[in-house]
Amino acid sequence: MARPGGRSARVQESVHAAVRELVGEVGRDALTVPMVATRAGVTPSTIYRRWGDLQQLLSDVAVERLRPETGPADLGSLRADLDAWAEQFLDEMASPPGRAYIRDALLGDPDGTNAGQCSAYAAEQIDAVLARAAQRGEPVPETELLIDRVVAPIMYRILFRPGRLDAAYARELVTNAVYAQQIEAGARPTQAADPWRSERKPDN
Amino acid sequence: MARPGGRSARVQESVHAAVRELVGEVGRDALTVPMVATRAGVTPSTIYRRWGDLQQLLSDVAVERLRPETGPADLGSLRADLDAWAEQFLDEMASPPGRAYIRDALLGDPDGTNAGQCSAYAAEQIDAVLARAAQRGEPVPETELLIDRVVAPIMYRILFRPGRLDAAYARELVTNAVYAQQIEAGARPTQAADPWRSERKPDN
DNA sequence: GCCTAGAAGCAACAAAATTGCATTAAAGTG
DNA sequence: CACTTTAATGCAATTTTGTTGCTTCTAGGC
Repeated sequence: MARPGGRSARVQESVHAAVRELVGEVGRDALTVPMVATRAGVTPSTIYRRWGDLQQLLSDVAVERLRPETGPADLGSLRADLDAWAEQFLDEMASPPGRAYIRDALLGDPDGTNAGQCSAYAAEQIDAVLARAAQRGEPVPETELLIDRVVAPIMYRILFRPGRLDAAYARELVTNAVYAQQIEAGARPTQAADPWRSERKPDN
Repeated sequence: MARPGGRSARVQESVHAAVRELVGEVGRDALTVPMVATRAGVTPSTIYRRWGDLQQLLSDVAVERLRPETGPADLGSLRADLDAWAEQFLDEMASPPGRAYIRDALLGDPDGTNAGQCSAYAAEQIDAVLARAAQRGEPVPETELLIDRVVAPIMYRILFRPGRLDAAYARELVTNAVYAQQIEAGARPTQAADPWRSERKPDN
């Protein structure tokens, strides 16, 4: 956007607000561009020119809502921080509105920019947790490992499998990722007895 | 579909064929329902009534093309079979047409049926590999573990991260999953030295 | 305080989606 | 095998959405 201030900004905010309101009122499926335009006090052509179509507009709104509002909590240890973060992540993403936002973000995203942004949000949060743990002197796994082992399975299930997901599953994934990291560090952990066995089937 | 034979079946096949042809000729973005209807020798209202809109029609076609045409190859060992399957899976899914089909399948899928079908295809293939290995007497990991460790990371990267993916990454994921399974079986493997360390960043 | 150019408004137009009604042809029934 | 039933399609009129050329407005640069 070459002109981020003033009227353009007001229009953008007004349109986004209209989308959020109308999604709540009439539902996503009944949403149309003219409807959004009317509510936002804007002509439809403005929306078509700026966003292209409804999907890209929804994608825009979705990415904004998927941005984490706060940094991950500091609970004093890597394991506790990761557990808490993963649980919250799963909670938010697996909730009906979360699922809808994820779908919308992927949907109207020809070049993958918005999807990449979502991934970046998760990576930033994980990085923050890991950086804190490193500063405490704890051995830390790589961000990529956590994305592959924790984020990816959660997102895969949300997108491709109908079943429910609960906090226990998130903790399990974290356990396995941390376990892997401990092996990498050379110490076979003794506390967690056989975390592998319990990678569970979805409930459906 | 309460009436799967005769004319309905012909219309469905004709419409699917029209979509496949036209996607190749004019590209997915230029595709419209009336265009498909004309090519298929059908009135647009038929398509609207049966599929709802273009997205759901594309989703239908995409799922059909994502169905594996052949069972996984038998190369004589679990590891070889999994490697080969994962490489092929990644290849097909990460290719431009594969990515397009995945997106389409997810896109026009209000209730998640089509996405679930995609997941089921992968699970079936993995099950076949595992069943064969079990019959050979090899210790086998659970299907769920392989989905979380191999399928999910691949799909996550395809959907959310722009970078390239290559066969080596697929093998790495298999290595880690099998390694996990070996630990579960009680034998700390000696061959694979530290597979964890190499979980790599995408190229982008 | 002027220019300039990107962004929005407006209106006419083109294309698409929706819908009621008539028609066709699978599938069920005796 | 005729007959009935009814889902599915065809057709056409209508509504709604999407597109485009042109004008007007206004934020940002001088």
